[in-house]
Amino acid sequence: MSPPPSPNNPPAITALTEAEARLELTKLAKEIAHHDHLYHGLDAPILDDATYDQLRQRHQTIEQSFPQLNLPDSPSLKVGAKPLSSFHKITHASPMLSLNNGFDEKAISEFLIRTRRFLGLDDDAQLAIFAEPKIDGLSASLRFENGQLIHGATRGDGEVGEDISENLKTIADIPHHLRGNTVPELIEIRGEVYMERADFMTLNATQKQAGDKVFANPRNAAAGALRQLDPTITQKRPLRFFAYSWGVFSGTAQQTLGGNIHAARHHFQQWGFPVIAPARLCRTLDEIMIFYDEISENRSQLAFDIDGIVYKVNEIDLQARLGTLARAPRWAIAHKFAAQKAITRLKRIAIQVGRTGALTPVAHLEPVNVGGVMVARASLHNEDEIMRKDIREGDHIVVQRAGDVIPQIVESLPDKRHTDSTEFIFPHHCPECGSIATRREGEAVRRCTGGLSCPAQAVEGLRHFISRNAFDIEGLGAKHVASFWQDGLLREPADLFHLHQKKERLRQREGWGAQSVFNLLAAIEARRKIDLPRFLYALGIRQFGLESAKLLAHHYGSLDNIMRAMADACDETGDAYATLVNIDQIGGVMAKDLLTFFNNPRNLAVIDHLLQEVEVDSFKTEHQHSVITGKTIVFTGKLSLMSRSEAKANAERLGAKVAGSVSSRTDYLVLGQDAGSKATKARALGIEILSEQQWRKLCDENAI
DNA sequence: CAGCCTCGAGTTCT
DNA sequence: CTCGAGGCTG
Repeated sequence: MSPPPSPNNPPAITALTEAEARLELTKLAKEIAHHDHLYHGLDAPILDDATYDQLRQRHQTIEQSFPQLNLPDSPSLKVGAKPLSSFHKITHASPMLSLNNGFDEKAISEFLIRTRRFLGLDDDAQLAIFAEPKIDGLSASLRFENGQLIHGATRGDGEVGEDISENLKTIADIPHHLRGNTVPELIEIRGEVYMERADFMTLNATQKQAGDKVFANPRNAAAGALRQLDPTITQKRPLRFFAYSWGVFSGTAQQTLGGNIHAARHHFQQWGFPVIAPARLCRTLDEIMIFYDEISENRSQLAFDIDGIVYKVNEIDLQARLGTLARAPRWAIAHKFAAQKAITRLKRIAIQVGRTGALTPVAHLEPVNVGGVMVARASLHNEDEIMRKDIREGDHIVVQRAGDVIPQIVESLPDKRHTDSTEFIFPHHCPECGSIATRREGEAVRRCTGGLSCPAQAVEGLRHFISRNAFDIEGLGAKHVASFWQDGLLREPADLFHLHQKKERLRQREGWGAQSVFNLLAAIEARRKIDLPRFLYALGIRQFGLESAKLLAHHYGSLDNIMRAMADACDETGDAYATLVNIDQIGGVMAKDLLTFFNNPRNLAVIDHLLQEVEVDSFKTEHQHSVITGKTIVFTGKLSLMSRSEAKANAERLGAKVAGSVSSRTDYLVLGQDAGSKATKARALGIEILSEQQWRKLCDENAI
């Protein structure tokens, strides 16, 4: 059914003249900015999400129909002006990890070998592996206390998700009370929200008839349904749920879950959850591969989309021994199916210049649909990649989306090539500033040597400066930074803090209303005080991301200390170099890049100008005074009582320095299992050696 | 010196 | 998300 005509129904876009389109775009942009402000700044939105989305959609459609009207303040350029939803945040009691991926039998075989070795088993020892399909949906975590559903959350970044309890409660597969007589006091159920293919088709047919948005695939449809602020809409969408894992729980793994995945699934079912079928307990690589082949052959007969098979070590106590890495557990791997591919023509290869001067070739493609999304560009990474794959302008190429997200070029199809086709010649000069672009020995990237004189590097540097982990200034997108730079409004970071003197000039710019100027200046003013790690990160020193910036902040405490220490030789000879290299996680390459940065007068001027505008907080280290304050400690071997990072954090909290290698300046060596050369060296140097237990005792005695 | 791990720096599209 | 590089371990 098409909507009845009414004054609210805007004219068809095809009927618009260019002038009308320009007028409406400007009007819509203003309106959207206004609602963004109400929502964001005042936390008082007057539009519901659907209406707001309609505004943005109309804007986008017109923009696409009139690409020549490239208005600078387009809301489509603003990143996250308004969040997609206004759900509350929920911190997961235990993080929701992702999985390592493998694409072939070899990767799976290596996973099994790695796992057995870690557990000290023979390579041919049996190891129970639980295999089940990986549903292409969205993961969710459900917290139950005394059997009652307390809340449910999205995965988010793995640490913090969004509270979508009300939406999850509309899903029939999710019980509000756990059933049966084995219900624990506390458990977080982890599982996948998805839509069956048949339901998805029906939904899309209905949407199309009603003139509503048609979804690209079941996953997107499920995502859209979960994001609804109004649960009655979610309720009308045919969502399903499978339980496949857990977060925190009370009692032991044996009592609560039965000690292994196979048993845990029985508990899930008793409590009222569906679990994924087919699934199988396998004991060897052969059994695993048989299961994989069966599933991939019959993939189309399953009611839902899957993107691979997940293999997990079945026994929970083995999982605990294997532990987790930063992002994924050691005890599981996802065996992914080959990604969807498409063929299209590569129109041309453009060269982009990044913040560090890196010249990155980007393929501009005839837009092509890959797994439901139109792809027009793909990175070619570097010069060697183009050579290796023999990719030329005008070629027909195969494109896929890696991990179903980032487009990448798989191969070129030279058979379809014209006879006059020539190899792509990678430029040896920067396309932006003309400087020579060189490659360091052994490195894959070619870099522009123009430094801050190169407009591209200068602009990218400024973008980095205002990015989320740096000064985090909203309301200034990439295009704006470039045009401000062009017009001389913004040449170096300190200029941001002069913008308030140029309010009139800003307001005269096309697309900048009083409101957007006000918002921008407010965001800038809010950043006149900043913590040390962010400040260091914002400077964009090679090799120093947020993590390494934190290391420096921890070690030196204040910007003053850093600046003073860095006024030193840039090579291995100086004291500063020795101090830096002694910091755990900082090595020779990083130390040199840091010293080089702080000995460049141009960089020092940038910092000097900035410091006239902003105040950098010293780093608050809550050092306890203890017997190890000021001492240098080295850990070696595998620690069994706590993780390495935990041990390190503990030591630092007690005021000790943690170093990576043993030297005459080391005070204590803490010995874990299978320690090697460090212990020998420490004994030779007569350094005091502590067992892990002794170390733990020392920490406890000095505990806060 | 190889293998493992983490981080930084590059990327797309919604 | 992926790649490459840097750092640590043995």
